Amino acid sequence: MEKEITIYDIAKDVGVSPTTVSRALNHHPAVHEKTKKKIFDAVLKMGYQSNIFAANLRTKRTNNIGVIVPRLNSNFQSSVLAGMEKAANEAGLNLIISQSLESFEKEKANANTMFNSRVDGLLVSLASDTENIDHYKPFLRKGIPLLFFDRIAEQSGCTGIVIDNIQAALNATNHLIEQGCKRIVHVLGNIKINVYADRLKGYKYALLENEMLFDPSLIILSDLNEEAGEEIISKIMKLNPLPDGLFVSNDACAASCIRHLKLEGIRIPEDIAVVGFNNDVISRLVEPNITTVNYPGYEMGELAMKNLIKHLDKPNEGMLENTNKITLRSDLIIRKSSKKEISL
Amino acid sequence: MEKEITIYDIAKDVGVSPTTVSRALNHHPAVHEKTKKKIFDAVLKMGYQSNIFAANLRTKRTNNIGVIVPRLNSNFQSSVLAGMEKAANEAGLNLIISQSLESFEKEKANANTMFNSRVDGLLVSLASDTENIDHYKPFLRKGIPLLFFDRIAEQSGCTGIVIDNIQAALNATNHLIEQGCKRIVHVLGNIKINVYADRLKGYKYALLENEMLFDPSLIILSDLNEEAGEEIISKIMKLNPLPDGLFVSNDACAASCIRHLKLEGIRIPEDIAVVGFNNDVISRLVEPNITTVNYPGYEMGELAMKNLIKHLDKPNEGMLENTNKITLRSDLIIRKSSKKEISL
DNA sequence: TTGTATGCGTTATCAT
DNA sequence: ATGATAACGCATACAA
Repeated sequence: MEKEITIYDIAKDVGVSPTTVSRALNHHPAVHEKTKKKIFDAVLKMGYQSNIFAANLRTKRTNNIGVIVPRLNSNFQSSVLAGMEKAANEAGLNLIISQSLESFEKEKANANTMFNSRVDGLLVSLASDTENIDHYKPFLRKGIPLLFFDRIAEQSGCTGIVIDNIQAALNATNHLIEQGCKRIVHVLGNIKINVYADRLKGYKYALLENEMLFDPSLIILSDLNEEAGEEIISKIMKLNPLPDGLFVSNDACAASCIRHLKLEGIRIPEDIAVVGFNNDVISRLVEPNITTVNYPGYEMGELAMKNLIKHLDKPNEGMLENTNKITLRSDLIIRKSSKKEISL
Repeated sequence: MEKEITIYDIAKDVGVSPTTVSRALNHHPAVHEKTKKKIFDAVLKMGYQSNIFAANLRTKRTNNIGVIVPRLNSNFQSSVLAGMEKAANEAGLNLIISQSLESFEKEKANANTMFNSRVDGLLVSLASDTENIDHYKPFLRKGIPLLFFDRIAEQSGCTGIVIDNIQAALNATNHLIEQGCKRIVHVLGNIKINVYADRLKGYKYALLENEMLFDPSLIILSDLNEEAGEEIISKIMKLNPLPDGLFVSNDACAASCIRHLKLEGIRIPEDIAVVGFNNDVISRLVEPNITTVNYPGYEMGELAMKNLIKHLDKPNEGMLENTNKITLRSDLIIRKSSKKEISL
């Protein structure tokens, strides 16, 4: 290992003190332009690379932001990450990313790693398995900004960024009702997650508003992946009478459902109108195109990061007193899969 | 800011020297079990958190691995990242991820950031825009392991992990020929990228093998997104005679093509047989299911990371002498979109 | 098995 | 506008 060039070497070369070099490198205003230039010339000439280890040791900051997501290889999550990366990059921050794989234990381990890595802030979307958020207490205690997104801890006193899942599901269900649907099946994921719990609420509210009865047999739990359609449809085909509407909490799964409905000879939307969720690419590519809820992942990531950054310079404060929830706009995008009244 | 607990505090509390505490914490064998236990008790009692800044400063390691990808929100790339995260996590390493957004300039900036952040190793998939890899020279000079994946720098002397794109495209094209296709259109991305250049080669080789002439008018350049189908199909419809085979370098785009072919009244696979690439979820959800090349992203990520880790403990060495290329197996998955001989 | 002394490269404080 | 000096908290060479 060759000897590293330090600010001492630069200082000696230029004929100033290390302090001045440090200041110049950090663009401190109180350094004469001339000396600054000389210093930067020497930096280039000598191939100096700042040692962030030492800098971190002094400043107690890493410029790293931690992100914990359930899965990296999810359409929605990777859009969120893309948005976060953009905002972080613009602010000169790095992103340290890890996935919980929906496991509470892994999430805890990841949170610990993040803490020990001394991230300056942490963004989290909870695992479906997660029962409490005690593992984030060290962050709160140390005043490290912590922000939840999408899958948030509702009554934790921590800020969360979400879309209004209740309203979105309400709109989706109302839309189906407007199309004349009388029996609407709702397919959703693990109800421990706020996202799905809220959508179920929205579904129920819509029924209420329209004076329709809630029928528990029309609720189907699923892991919502692209293979789940087969099982879901086999359940649906056993319902009597058959439903005439289907609201699936995820586009890939909705696409899979449509596929299997077709295999059963069911026409979409004539026999069963379908609404998905996410506005994934897939909703625009299957036949018929799927009516869906636009879930602004990229924007959510960007906003979450920008919000976190705001709190980065307030040490010891964290977000504790900032108990609010930030809700993003989402819209129902109506496409062919749900439009019964074609003649209208 | 409260005073941090250091190994000095622990040492004082237990009645040993800081050195012993340091050794105990690092599970140095030469520490008596009893003292070790006392030390760990004190650690718990006093709420000690190791200061990695100081540790890094001494060891000159961050335990951070940098990853630069063209886009985070891509199906394939996020699978790769998932695989990398798993392998890194198991090895106690963090992942710092950034995206180049296909821009050379951004990639350079990201590489610089990674270098200044002192990542212990770097994994890169090149931007389509990238013209040279001089911006990685600092890594090579310092002996920081550098590994390319998927989109690699062919003649750089750096190790790359890829699938055999030539062979995959050869197989795909041969399959179409076996189905009786005589005029096969190939849709591909920026030819500066090894991935697409190689696939074009494979396509040509297949024609050669079958004594068919290469017709440049059957090659369509595209950015391969899910909206590209419209333009591609409008080009195809102008060809005379119409082609009877279509090999698209990406499933989302293939799906979009199928959609627009159908709108034109073309039957798949009877009139035109279609093969995609990637084995994305979408290939299993559109009608007909798309024949495609399974592109093992997760495995690629895992393998790339494991390979990098191997080189982490060989300072000053890098991967310079290790000029080989690691090629992953990929298979053609035959589905309905390409099977002309249904009666067989 | 344990301890002493020192350096890692920077930034912050205080002084000039 | 610049400089001297002292931390920051740990790991390691060397000593015992």
